[in-house]
Amino acid sequence: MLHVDLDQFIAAVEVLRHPELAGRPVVIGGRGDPTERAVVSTASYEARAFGVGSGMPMKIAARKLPDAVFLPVDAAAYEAASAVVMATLREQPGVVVEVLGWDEAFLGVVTDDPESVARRVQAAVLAATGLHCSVGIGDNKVRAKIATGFGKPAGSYRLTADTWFPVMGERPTRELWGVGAKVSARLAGLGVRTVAELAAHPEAGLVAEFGPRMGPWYGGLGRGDGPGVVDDSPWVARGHSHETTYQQNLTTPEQVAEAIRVLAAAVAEDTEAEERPVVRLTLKVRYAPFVTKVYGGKLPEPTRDRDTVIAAALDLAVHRIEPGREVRLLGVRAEMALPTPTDPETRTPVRGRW
DNA sequence: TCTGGGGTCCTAGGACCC
DNA sequence: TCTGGGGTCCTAGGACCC
Repeated sequence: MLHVDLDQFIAAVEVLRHPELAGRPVVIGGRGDPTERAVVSTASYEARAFGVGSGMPMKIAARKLPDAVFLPVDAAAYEAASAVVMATLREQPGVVVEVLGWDEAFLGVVTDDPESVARRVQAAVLAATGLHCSVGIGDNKVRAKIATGFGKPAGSYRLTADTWFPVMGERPTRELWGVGAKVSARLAGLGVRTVAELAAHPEAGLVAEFGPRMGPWYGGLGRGDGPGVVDDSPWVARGHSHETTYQQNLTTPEQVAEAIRVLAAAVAEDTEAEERPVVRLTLKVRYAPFVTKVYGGKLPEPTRDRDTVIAAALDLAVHRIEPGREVRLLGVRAEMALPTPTDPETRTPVRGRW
């Protein structure tokens, strides 16, 4: 299978419509104002060379690169570009396409020459959109996904069971897809630092540390194990959320209530579009840097009514948000009932964590 | 130095039931 | 005084990804 990943996707879309920015450091984030509370969504390769990257506060980016071009996030533009990319992938003969995000997809294809397929895909995407992509080739999703990193930019790389340990064995566990800073630190506590060490570690030890599901999963990651089937069944969202970081903290109950109304209405609009009832609501509140609380609750009964959703969110806010504290970020999330399967043979197309 | 917004899934622990 | 075992449901929190 193939993993296709667009190179510096958001920055590339911006350069396409602002050709004069080609070759310049471009940083996209928030409203495009580097003095505001916001973080970098994507930086162009020219900006990354100066240490600016995704997730970095815009203020820090501006300090490192005061002369960079700062642009606001334009989600609609990226969605439109993404739709053309995915349509182009689906046009390739004999492929099954599983979309992972705006700029990523797995392609299932039976072929003796995956490198040729990769070149065809890259040429087709470039012709249709003007965007470059990198391609990972692997015998499962984990290997294909990791392979893509070795193919960047605009190239391809193949990683299989035969080459897994020579290529990945001595690398830190942090480079595995699904192993972040926390898990790699906990693994180090077990004496596991490299991919090969993870592969060789007794499963019982991983289960004791990470639980009955995650333990075996991490052990498998060390060996490059992963699902071997690309699944193109339609995406079914579990829920929808909206959150906002306020440039000035909210200080009064009235300000909080108004913000909740805005966020809950946006969430209700999302769920209405899916025609599925809301079963659970969650409020996320950041009172100060690093102090984030989540308050949740099941609704008395599932509802599709937006006023009921808004009222429930306000109710949570009144009862749970700590009075007298400044609120820096608010989020409202609604979880929806899964659609009922109509055909017991085909089941509801629901894609989980594999 | 200052930390977005949109998602997914897993784990732990309490409440409750038989 | 010492106190089962198994199961489900629920909430809060954690971790990861793009």
